Amino acid sequence: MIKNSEFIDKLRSSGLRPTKQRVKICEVLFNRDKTFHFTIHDLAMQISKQLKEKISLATVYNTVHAFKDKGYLKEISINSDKSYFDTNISNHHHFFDEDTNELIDCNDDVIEKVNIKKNLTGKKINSVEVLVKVASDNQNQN
Amino acid sequence: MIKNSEFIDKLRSSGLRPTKQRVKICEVLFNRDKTFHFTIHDLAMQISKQLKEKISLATVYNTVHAFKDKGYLKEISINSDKSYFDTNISNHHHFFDEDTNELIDCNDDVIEKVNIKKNLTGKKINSVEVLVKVASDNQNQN
DNA sequence: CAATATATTATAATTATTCTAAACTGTTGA
DNA sequence: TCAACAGTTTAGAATAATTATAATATATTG
Repeated sequence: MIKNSEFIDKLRSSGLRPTKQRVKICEVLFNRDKTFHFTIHDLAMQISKQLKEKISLATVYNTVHAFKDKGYLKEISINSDKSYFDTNISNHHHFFDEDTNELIDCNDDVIEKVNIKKNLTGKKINSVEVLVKVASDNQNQN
Repeated sequence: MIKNSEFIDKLRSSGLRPTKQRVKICEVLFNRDKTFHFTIHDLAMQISKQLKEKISLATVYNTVHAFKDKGYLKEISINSDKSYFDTNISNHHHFFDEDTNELIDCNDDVIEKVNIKKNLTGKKINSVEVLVKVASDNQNQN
């Protein structure tokens, strides 16, 4: 059980005042054993399941984006109509199950470090992400 | 200069009748020296630049998706509000320039083959894509 | 060329996301 | 205590990408 003070620190360091809505969002995001992969829609659903009143979507978007900008959440690149986020902010890669639209972390023993041997001049590398798309073996591929 | 018959073959093998709109889309897509990275919006712009009449967006979407399903185009995963496509359908990876929103192919000498050492049970790997996000060196990162 | 099947198109519908403006809250300081 | 202010929340409007619809037009087949 993570303490509220930790959430308040996260909020303040992201430039946000710790309001009750935002603390609730933190609970749903960070009070977990395992990595949480989610879309804004998923997150809003979980919040409204746990809460009597609804938190406005605008607040959810704003808070998630502040955390992303601060680096407390990672945004994952997937061909999709939606944005996916990940509470695991360490350097890691993903499987994407096209049958279920589920995102699964790759452990270190699955993919070795990807070595970028050349970069574009004058640019710095912000991220290197590997996405492995999988689907049922007995099914037509995408 | 690629012949029209080639476009017609591509269309037919994708299950599409070769209408003049679709042949025009093929010209813009495939009559090129270099790989073409584009969004539907980019493509529609180029078509209307080259053509007196406008081709309906619905036709552009339908045709591009038929080519994607057939494997004549690749869809690229980028965090974005838009879908990006690539006329280079070989196995390769990408840089994404966050300053310009431009997609650049990685040559083989930039990234070595990514080895996936374990897969999820009962699933087959459909694709392995590396996306390297870069930005100006003297700029705050995403 | 006629009959049929399929395409094209403009427009409406849908969905994710962002914007906006009004109402609300919490804090500060007289 | 309470007035003033800065920052928040919220519902709903606005935007943008994409998909669906249904009437009209075109391609194909015999």
